[in-house]
Amino acid sequence: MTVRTRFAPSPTGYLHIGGARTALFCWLYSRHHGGTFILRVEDTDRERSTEAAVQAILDGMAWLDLNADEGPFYQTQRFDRYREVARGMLESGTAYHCYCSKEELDAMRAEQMARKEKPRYDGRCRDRKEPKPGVTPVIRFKNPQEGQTVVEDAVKGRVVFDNHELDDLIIVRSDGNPTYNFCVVVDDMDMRITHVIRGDDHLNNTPRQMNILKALGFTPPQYAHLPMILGPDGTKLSKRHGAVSVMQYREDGYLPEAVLNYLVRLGWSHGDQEVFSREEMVKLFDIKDVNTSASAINPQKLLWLNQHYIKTGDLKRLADELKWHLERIGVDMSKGPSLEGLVKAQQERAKTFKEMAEGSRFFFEDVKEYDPQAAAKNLTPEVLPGLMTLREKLVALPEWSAPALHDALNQTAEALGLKLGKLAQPLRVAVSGGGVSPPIDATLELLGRETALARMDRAIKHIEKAA
RNA sequence: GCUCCCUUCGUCUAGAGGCCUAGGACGGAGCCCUCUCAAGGCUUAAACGCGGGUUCGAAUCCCGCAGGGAGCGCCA
Repeated sequence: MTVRTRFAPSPTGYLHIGGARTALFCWLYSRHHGGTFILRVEDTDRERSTEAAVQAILDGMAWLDLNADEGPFYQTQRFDRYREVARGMLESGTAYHCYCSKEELDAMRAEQMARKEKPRYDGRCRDRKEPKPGVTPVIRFKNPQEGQTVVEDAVKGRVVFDNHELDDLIIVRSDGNPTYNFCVVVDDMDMRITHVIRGDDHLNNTPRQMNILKALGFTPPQYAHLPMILGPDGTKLSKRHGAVSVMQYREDGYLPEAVLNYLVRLGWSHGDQEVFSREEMVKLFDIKDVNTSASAINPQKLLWLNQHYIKTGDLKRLADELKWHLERIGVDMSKGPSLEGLVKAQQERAKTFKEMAEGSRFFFEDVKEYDPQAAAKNLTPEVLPGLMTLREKLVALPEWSAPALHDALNQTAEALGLKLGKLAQPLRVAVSGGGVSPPIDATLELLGRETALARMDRAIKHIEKAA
């Protein structure tokens, strides 16, 4: 039997980090077993579902490169099928019409709550033979009243529900539209899903779904309920926690491989290993190694992983990503150093591309003003002789390369009896405008002789003017 | 209220009765390296929710309790 998994988001918002983790585990499971990964959009709630949200989810999946083998399928396009199945259940007697009004149901629930009982439909229309005139009925599933339903969950283990805890849920509304739990069941059946991997907020729905499946003469799939992902403070994920949309991570300068690697370690582990390539994840992923308890996201660790992938990534790829971010912050790249050169110079010191892009700015744009603190400390009359001597040296430097610049700097410092820092730091402020940059030799090389000298001149003037 | 799920350093986790003086990772602290920022190297603090059992022996098995979460809709 080929493994078939599905990721089934409802398009009421962007793809958030929890949904992405579920998608990843579904994807990994199917990949690991050489199976099929299906994307299904659960848009039966026409009020809350939007086209934009569908697109946002698709974009998020594409960015993470979690591609579906089948789909996307849309539940709203399958209403005829759901109604057909419901009709069949009516005929076979596993479902029935219910004429209860909303008010009646509310009153019933209120009474039950008052009696400290679990609110549930009491089945009063179960054996009704005649329709109630003037009322369009809903269709309810006739849930078994006796016995137990056992979920053999791949992560939670054996979970037992008494059938009398489950009531007769509505499968088709009075407007003729099917409900969520029913659509899921019909889809999982029709799409021949073998493994349902989803958030554990669905664990309580599972026995109901299994019972409907059984009533349809279908063997339920294997279930695996994943623990929730919480915000950094250990409470439920929400917008309050900052980046909850997967695409927000891209904007914040994260690489998809870092996000994926971070996500895979949330609720799953393989011994002490922390870094996993995509191939390793596929090879090593096993549902048995999935945890049972919820986990909080830890932005620091994501940052660390991101930095790891920036440090070790392919230059060309990283350069493309840097380009995307430079465009975003409005940097004109028509003149200036190569992006690969910039990545190389910064990949050991940038945690995100957002940071790298900001740090790249001065390579493309003139220094308009100096960082006041850095200038006050480094652009002082005392450094003037050093800067001027160095300028002479650099004008005449035969080869404008990092090693040659490195030597020139060291020689000048030595000749003047200065520590390198006394020369390098003022120079850094002069050419970058601030106190932070890649190593000064690499920075100068990237900047080019003309630009570097012009900025030194400007700094020299700045000092003279202040003095 | 009822049903179900969960509980190891701050966080992610290893741990399948003796290998645990509870390991790793992020973060923290300290030191080294150093032209800034980083990176890197070394060192270090930090956890089995509580109470009962079972057993020669429990983080691991059982039972309670407490705390957290989810579900109980003509929402998904």
